[in-house]
Amino acid sequence: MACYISGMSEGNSGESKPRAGRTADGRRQLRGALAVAALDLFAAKGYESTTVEDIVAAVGVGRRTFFRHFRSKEEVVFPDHEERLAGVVRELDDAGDSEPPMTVVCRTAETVLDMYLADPEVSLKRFELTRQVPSLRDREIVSIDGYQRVFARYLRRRFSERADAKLRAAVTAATVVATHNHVLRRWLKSGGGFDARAALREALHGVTADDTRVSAAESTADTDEVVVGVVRTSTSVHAVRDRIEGVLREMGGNDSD
Amino acid sequence: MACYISGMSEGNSGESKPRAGRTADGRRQLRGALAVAALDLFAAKGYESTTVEDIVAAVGVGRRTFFRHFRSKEEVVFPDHEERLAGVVRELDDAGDSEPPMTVVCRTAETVLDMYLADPEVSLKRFELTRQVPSLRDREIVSIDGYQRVFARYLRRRFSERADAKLRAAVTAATVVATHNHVLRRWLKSGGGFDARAALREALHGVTADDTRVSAAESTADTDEVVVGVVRTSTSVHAVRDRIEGVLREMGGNDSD
DNA sequence: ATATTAACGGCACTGGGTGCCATCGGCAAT
DNA sequence: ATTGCCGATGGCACCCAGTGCCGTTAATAT
Repeated sequence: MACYISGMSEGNSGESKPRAGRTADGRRQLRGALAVAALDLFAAKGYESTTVEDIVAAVGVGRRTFFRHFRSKEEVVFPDHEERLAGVVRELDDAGDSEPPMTVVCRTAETVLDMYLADPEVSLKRFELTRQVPSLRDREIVSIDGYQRVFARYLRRRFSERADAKLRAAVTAATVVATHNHVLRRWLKSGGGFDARAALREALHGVTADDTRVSAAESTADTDEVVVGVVRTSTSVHAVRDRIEGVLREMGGNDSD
Repeated sequence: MACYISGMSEGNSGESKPRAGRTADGRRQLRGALAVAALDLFAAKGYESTTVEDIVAAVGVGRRTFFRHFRSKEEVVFPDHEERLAGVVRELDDAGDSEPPMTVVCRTAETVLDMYLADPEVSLKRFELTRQVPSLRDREIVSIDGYQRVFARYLRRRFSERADAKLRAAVTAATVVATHNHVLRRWLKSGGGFDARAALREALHGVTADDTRVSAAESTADTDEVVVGVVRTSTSVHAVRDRIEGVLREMGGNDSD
């Protein structure tokens, strides 16, 4: 009784659409088709004005099927968020404790950025949507918070020796995520017009210098060495930071772990 | 035809309820009654299982009236969020440029904390709800992001002279908000068992030391003074920070603005 | 006493999201 | 090729949040 090709109200694909079978691969294809049709309709007539009915009509499936592929209408805008977050968790779990925690987190932040950079068109589309639709904006804020929580959880474990581990972990995660978002937003606003990866790396370098410096100083806290610093106040903060890091590196070579 | 006192399915208030009139004061009372009834029902039978129908039945008003007082079912859990956010904006706008930006932001963060501390029972109820109900948790994340945005906007203005004003503002706002949340959550989890204000002040002092230090150093960047620091690496970071701040204060007294 | 106005009640309606069941297509076992 | 299993689908009924509309009511002004 069903008419799979009947309406075809949107002219996106005129060919057969032979029901795609019931295979797992067909399922992924259908999911993708739904996402594409949804984004097209959102761009054409707005998010709120587009009903799920419209989307499934464009693809030629039943309304119920949509909610078997996406838990909500909003989720179709962030189709792979769960997998991405799971990937970040995996990357953090796989990172051994040999690397400094900040290094791991900063690298993972670059991984997250790469996810956006991998498909600029989709990212830009999403950016436009999230800027205009309040509910989608909220959804993105929540998903970003998900990354921040994961980072904080990892750092809590790595900082567990310190007395203020939880606070430091929360603050550091917030710092890294805020930096990532700043670079990403700047990149999106510019229409993808610069090297976001390098920008993030540099920004993280500047922003997290305090944390690395403090943790490095504390890591040598049992040697009772004396550090003497002499700087002109006209010296740039970056130069001071670099010099301090150099000193700490030397100390590390002469002395401790 | 309506029966205002009829059902009284919940036994929260047995008295007359004389329709409360149509005055503005009566409106606020009704809003409060709806919020109380809603929180009671949420605690009794869960958030999802409680319909707006249930809430208005408990109070004895029409369903339509609920949505005249609250834009959504979720908003009844955070009834005064908009006013609070507006108050924060006002406090930031009213703060003159004479004070250092970090001082203003930290003080405002304490103001936000005070809002939670002002009514511990309600805050604890909300905390339980937001921990158990995903949609409410999301809502709270979004509202927290609202504070962060406001802080960042203020700091962007105050940092406008610096080259990396936007990034620094975003990171600092994220830091302050994360610290606030950490203290607040610890306070809520402990059931309100310690002086959250003092804890926040101390935590902010430790966390934002880097920023104040850096900004202080940059503010004297035109005097070309020489700063000499001598510390044992066994010295606690807090002691180092306090000492540095002392030195900077002395310099400020001898020299510049 | 009457007009005004702000709030309320009820009703119908939209639309997201879910539970249920019949059905169909692929796939393996026979 | 036949049979049976199973995952994916379609369609239906249903719940509920949220909105537009209109008539009504009560406090207030004149």
